[in-house]
Amino acid sequence: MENNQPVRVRFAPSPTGRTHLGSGRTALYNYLLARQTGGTFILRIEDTDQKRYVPEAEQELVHSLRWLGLSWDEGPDVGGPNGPYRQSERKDIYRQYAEQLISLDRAYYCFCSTERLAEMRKGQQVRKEPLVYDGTCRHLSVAEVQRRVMAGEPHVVRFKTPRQGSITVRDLLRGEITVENRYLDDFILVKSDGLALYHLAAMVDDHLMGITHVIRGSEWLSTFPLHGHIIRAFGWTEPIFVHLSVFLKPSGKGKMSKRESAQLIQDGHSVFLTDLEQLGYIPEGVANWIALMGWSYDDHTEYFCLQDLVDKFSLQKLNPSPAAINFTKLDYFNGLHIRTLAAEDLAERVRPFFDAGGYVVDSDKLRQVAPLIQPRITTLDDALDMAGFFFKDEVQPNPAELIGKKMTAAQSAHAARRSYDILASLAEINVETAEQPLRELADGMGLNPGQLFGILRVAVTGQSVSPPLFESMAVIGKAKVLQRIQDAIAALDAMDSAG
RNA sequence: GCCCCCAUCGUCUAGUGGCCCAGGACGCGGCCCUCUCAAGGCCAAAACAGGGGUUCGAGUCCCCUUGGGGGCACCA
Repeated sequence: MENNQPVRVRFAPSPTGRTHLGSGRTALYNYLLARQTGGTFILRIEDTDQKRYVPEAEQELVHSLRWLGLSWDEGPDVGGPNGPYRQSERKDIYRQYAEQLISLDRAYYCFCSTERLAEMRKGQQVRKEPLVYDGTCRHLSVAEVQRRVMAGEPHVVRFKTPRQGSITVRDLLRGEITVENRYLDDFILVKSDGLALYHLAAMVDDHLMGITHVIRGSEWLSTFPLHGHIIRAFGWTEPIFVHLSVFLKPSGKGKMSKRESAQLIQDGHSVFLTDLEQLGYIPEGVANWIALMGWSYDDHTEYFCLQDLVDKFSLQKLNPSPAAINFTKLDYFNGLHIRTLAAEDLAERVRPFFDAGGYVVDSDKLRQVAPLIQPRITTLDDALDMAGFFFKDEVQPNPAELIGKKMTAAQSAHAARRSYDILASLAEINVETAEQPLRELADGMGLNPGQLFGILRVAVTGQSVSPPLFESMAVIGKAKVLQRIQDAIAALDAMDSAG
């Protein structure tokens, strides 16, 4: 809010795997800042590494971001004036800028083999030196370079990092970061296959696309000084850099490993956005949750819809320290947002889960059920356990559960019969018609309402935990309710005679 | 090993020298409500990593230690 200048920001993932919570948050923050300032949000695909390229990754990414509710103004799927938006399609652009750096004497050709490089590092390792390129190809004559390139010798282009002095770059959250140049490598800018590496490609694109704020993960902090060198070598104006904290595993000890990520889904959680969707988390809940991991709002508000976040987001309130993922808080936020949904909306969202569970659901009935389950579920998926019985023809109660608390099977059967007679006499069963007479019945029989209602609950819903009894009966309908009570009486009688 | 970053309740965090014997949220415990389960309401327990400075005064500034994280690739 304090920054009302329209920003140009970008989310620039590499399509190498599944879309993670951390990516979701980075994308979200970029989006929020763009929308808040009336700026531009660009999606750029950083696919310069063909070895790690996963074809489905970009689709999953786009799906997940859209699911979260984000939209972008420029990108590979929507186009825009700064395209192409896939780096693999911008190869010639990078080559051109690499050559410019060479002519500026800020980059050079390097012919060292990967074997020689590995050997070099081994030596540096034992001598406890920084693992940086030793500069062998730094001072090759123009003639020699030309000869070897012509001869078709494999080569890369390296940045000529100054050997003396230091560089100071500025991160919005951390302030100035100064590093001595001797610890910085002569990073490779262009690989031997002619494709640029991130360091060059991202800086060139950010410049060409007019990016004003680079909001990215803190894994880039260590190469940040190099990026500063590249930008300054070209004489470009520097965008504002914001490095977001990393997510730690729930224990707070370390980052989530692949194996641990896979393990998570066993208990209904995941760090992958598409998994969360399938698990029954809703985008409002997930967005609220990740927004608050590393960002806060001063008045202690924690409940935010996407538009609230757009209005209230602020770079200044970002927190640079790593944050442990807290799934119980996700459950809380998800439940919170489910409860604020309109009943019809909830019904619609829950429907695919019933479909997937093999239920045949009637739309009208589902709309009636929605408000009943709304305060009782934390994920959409929970609806099946809570309300599946509404959509079954028959219900199979556990016979033992049909017996009322501190009662015998015979007593329970008797109570069920008396209840049956009352309910059968009603024109229609609902809270208004049924509750009062059944309470009186319980009272007359010397039972707690809980004892009687418990028997009926298990009989009618087939489960000991359910939405409120009479509301449930109203949805199920008189005929089915009576049938189920009759079945329960039979089961109780059978238990009684069995001893 | 080398470089960089971070450090308040179990977790997410508020806190930018006095308003803090540290506030909120999740979770946990208790109570209320209640036909079950939830939801909701109320109450409680729970933290400034350690050591040095600076200052009249430090969670807040500086240094060291410790701990945690990231990076050290022809990955991003």
